[in-house]
Amino acid sequence: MPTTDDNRTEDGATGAGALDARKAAILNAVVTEYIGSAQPVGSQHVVDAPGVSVSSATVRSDMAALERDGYLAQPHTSAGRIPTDKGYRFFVDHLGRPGSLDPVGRQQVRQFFDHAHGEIESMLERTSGLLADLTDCTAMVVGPSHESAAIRSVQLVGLGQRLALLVVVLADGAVQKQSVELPDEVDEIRLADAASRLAAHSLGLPITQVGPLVVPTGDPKTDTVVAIAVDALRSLGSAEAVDQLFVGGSSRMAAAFDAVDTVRSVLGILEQQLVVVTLLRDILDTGLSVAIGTEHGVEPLASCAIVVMPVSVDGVEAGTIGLLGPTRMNYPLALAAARVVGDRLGQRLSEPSR
Amino acid sequence: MPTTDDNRTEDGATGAGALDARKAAILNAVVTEYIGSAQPVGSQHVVDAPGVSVSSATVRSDMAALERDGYLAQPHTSAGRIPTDKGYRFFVDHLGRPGSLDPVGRQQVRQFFDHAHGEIESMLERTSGLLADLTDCTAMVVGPSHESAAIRSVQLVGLGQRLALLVVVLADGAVQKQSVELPDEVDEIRLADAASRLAAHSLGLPITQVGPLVVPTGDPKTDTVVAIAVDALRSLGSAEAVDQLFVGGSSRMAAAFDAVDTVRSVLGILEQQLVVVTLLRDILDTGLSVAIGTEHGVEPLASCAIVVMPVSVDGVEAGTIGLLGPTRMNYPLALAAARVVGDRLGQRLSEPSR
DNA sequence: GGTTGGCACTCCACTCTAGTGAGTGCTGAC
DNA sequence: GTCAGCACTCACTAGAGTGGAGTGCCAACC
Repeated sequence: MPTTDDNRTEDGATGAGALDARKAAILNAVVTEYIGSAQPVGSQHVVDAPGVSVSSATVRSDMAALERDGYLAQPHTSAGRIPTDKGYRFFVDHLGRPGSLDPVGRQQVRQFFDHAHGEIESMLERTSGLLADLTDCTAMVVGPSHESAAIRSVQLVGLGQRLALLVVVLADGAVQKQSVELPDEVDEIRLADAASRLAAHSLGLPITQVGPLVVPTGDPKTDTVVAIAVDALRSLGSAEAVDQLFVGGSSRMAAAFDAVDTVRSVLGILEQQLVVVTLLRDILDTGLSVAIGTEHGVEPLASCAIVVMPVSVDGVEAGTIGLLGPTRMNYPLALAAARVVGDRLGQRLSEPSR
Repeated sequence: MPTTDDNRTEDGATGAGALDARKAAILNAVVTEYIGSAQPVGSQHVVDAPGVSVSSATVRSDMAALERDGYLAQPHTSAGRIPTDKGYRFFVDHLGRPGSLDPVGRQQVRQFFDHAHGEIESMLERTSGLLADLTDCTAMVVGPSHESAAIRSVQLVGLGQRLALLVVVLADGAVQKQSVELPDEVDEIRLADAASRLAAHSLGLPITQVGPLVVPTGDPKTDTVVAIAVDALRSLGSAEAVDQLFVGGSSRMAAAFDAVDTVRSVLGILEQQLVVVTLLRDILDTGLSVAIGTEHGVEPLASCAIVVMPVSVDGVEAGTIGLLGPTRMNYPLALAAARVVGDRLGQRLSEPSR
């Protein structure tokens, strides 16, 4: 750029994205204070920050440079500086010490997992509440995908004249069901017979890999039932097998913004399970753990940041944790909370005894 | 009250809660316009309303009387009138024609239920979205209670070394599960054996009425498994058997209020499943179908109104629909939508084929 | 007696005008 | 490169003035 006089301190110096030590300190101070106060930060507020032992005039000149380089912005002339998305990005990547939960929070987490009980779904639900409490953000928890879990049990339960329920238990403890309509009244014996044939065909396979069944057994009535049940089973695996999403603390979004419109559109996004799950997956796939502002493509969330953390059980990825807040969210805290809770959750899910 | 000169038009005249025909028309006009505009309504805006063929001066005098009687309020002197909770109440009870969905909405409902598919949970979830779309309110749908549904099937599926899953299928198609920890490794045969003893003990009973099992069969190992499983089964019935709640369109609350605080506290309530379910139940139990302002006891919802509608399947109550909006919500529309959707949902759930 | 037009009054919402203060950019000296 | 000093900018606030929507009251009317 021609406006930048002689880029004496910028990128080229010590490597890509590097910043003068003092400029980094100033940026750090601005971001930190802005996260706390949500007010534009002036040069005077920064002089006492560690690593910045210069006068406010010098700070001002550095801030001007930081603004030229896109790390800071001014809401208007003669106002303090606000971090840009790029500024937050630098903060997250190079500044902001690892961060850890405060003792109170750690205590909360410990207590939560010590007393955690119930089935996985309700635990994930409550986990989202815990995360929201810890971080004051909206928390999203995506449950483990059952795509690769093997079928442990298949059962057909008669419910009425011509209605039966297909109940499938997977190795990871998930239960899926699908009601099936039968062409004729079918007695329990035949139903059990069909179920055992179904089991022989599908037991041990992941639900997505159950193939169509062709070989008939002679009894046409049983064959029909089996055929219908196989179809139902396969439809379970193929269709909208969207991972389950739990959103906690969505009310915190209302506190984060004072523009009601923003709140509305953000909440609107949160209502769309598919969008949220895809979004979290996309962010993870790009290898990020934080997406700031417009870095993810979802336009209504432009003033938000998202922290994601995979949850792994015995080494394999089994879910995702997401934290949604304004771009001026407390990144170190959010990252620490996501990490701690993610780890503990992974441990918990891998314990045989729950 | 001494201020009321001679209560010539009030309650006493034609029965409890009755209002002069013209006053009723005026109240009607004020409520209707305020619902639309959210602005205080002046006397001039009312003179053209049907049933009010008098001058604005007369309207003013009537409005003053309505205010004395608590139906209207003024934000400040020299401002128009706003309905009070009592005013809304009168509107809902005596004014506001039955109301019906517009053709577009009716079409939407028809289409929705024609294409409705999938299991009950996902259908209820999507129903909440439909209701929110129709009414621009936040919709709450409480699924049928499984308290009285008889157990159709009980199964124990081994999951790991010492872990099994208890899977219970109820007559209404609901599936509940509970993982159980076993003291020892137990083979499939013994597990099946235990399950069949469990079935003999509980089949046909509602889950809440399964009693403790005492009679031993001689084989101590199987006995232990059965005992553990019975406990698990009973805990399923007793504990937090909270009806499932689906909330749709919570983002609409953000549009309804311009005070972010209100939005926040209302959303906070919506996050508490138990509170919401209890609230809806309480309102139904008092025989109301609309609760306005402080009529229900939940303080953070003081500026909200709730429309409730039971959903009955084959005559028995099987769920609840709730609509939450600001007190100035469109009551006729909300009531109509809740009724129509409730009816169709009830029908849908009673059809054997889904 | 209820209804009405007229009138004085109220008070919000808006505009305009300083005045204030936090903050900036620039400059010349060290 | 750093810094003190200085002029400048501009949001924010308070106060005054104004317009308008709306009211309450009253005397007159049917």
